[in-house]
Amino acid sequence: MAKLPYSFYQEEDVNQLAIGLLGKQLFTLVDGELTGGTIVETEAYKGIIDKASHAYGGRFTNRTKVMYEAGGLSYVYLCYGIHHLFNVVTAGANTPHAVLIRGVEPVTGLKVMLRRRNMKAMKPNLTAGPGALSKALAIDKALNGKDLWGEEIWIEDSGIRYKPEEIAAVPRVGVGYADDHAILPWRYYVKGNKFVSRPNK
DNA sequence: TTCTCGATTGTCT
DNA sequence: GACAATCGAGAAA
Repeated sequence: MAKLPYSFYQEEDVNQLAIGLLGKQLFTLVDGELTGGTIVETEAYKGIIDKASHAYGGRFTNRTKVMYEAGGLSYVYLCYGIHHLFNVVTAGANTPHAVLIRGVEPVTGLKVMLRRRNMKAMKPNLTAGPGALSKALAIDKALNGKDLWGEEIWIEDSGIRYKPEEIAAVPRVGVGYADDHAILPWRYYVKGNKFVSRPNK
């Protein structure tokens, strides 16, 4: 298996890349323990025009600056003081697009993930949901801004290719009714996969 | 410096 | 189904 190259992340169409990441393998090597899984759910955050994005309106701060880097970096941040959320920075420099990884299917290091999650048996919610998968893979702020072809966290091409009819594209909710982007489906997941955080919505 | 609230999840009713 | 947990970024002063 090969790590995805720098060029993979330079895609300017963040929605295309969100789809392209489905079926790829996300790995982390933390404390000498290797864990990883297949990405089955993503959500695109379209930089300055996405009201939900931290970079909305061109906001540039200490936290969001990593999104303005050229694609291929990780963007990790803490939500609700408890959950770490993992994003893939995409597109060229000065375009703060990112893809939130919302769900993975466990493949490697299952026992380690169970321990980190304080669970005894495999259940879909082990890695379903952005906060849950981050904990299972030991992703926290220490991994913010890392290259995604490095030695601590990386994404490989597993060779899995989903057909268009196997991927569900769901419009976001709660965006302004007058906004053209409200009708665009920015959340993608593999149909029928148990490790998708929210089957509907 | 202070105050508010979020790209969520787990637990209790 | 409802709600509490928990902390740092961002905005206001």
